[in-house]
Amino acid sequence: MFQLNLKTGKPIYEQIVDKFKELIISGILKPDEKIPSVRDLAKQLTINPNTIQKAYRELEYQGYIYSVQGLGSFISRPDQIMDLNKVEYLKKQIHNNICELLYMGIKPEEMEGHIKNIFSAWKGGKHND
Amino acid sequence: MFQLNLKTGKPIYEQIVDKFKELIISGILKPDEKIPSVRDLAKQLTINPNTIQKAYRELEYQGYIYSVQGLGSFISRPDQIMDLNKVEYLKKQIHNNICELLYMGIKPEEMEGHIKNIFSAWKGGKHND
DNA sequence: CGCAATGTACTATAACTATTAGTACAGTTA
DNA sequence: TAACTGTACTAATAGTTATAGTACATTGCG
Repeated sequence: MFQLNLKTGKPIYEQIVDKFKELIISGILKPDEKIPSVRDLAKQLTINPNTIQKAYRELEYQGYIYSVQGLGSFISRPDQIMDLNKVEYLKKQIHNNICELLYMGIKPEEMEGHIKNIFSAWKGGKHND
Repeated sequence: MFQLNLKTGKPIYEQIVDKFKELIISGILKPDEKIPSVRDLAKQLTINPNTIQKAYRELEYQGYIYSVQGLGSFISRPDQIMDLNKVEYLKKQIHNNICELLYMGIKPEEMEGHIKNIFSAWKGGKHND
């Protein structure tokens, strides 16, 4: 399903959370789609099932997936994720990152071009399938 | 100088690094300006000097400050920070955060408005003093 | 029903990290 | 010299991460 980088120092379960978030946000994984069972993914990545469980618990807490005993874990609908604190946090992150690049000397025109690309990629993405 | 949040789970030294980066990027701290000594800031924040030292070491490694034995630590010039890997990393972060907000249902127009504000705040900021 | 697959919860252990504490040394300024 | 600065260690404690193992409840299927 994806690769892990064990050298980065970043906890494995966080890497798994991030990878799933990317797959969900990019529209590759769609609402109500089933994701691998805790034991399957652990076998696939040759890591401990508890680590996957921790990642899935975090994803469920953040609203990205939901789990049903005996059935499995599934992608949530986008409106389950919405959270005002999170919106503010993400906006601040965007602000900080853009300002950091500008401070480092990136030209504002280059920055604006990059952002335009993000929006146009979004509009042409897998969300509207 | 600033406040710490000891409950957040985020390491103290990382919070200090982030705060300084904010102050530097926003133009509040200017190149060659002196920042508090390791011992002073530790006293001020009532934490251990080693924690400050770790933060300063990280800031120096990232190119935000430079330290001189016997003299103190000072803000670097912006061109000391530039690093291609870092630029790519920040661009990816911006991409991920924007896509996450769009996926959550934020209207693209609202998002574009928010980003416009970032740019205009930058142009009117303390960098051109 | 019986069985296998699923998620979930818990304990225990080892390795690593973060923080504090203390000491020591080297360079700079007055 | 004295007082300040950064820097480099060691040690101890607390918390986090990852692995290992066990157990239980729910679901779907033959």
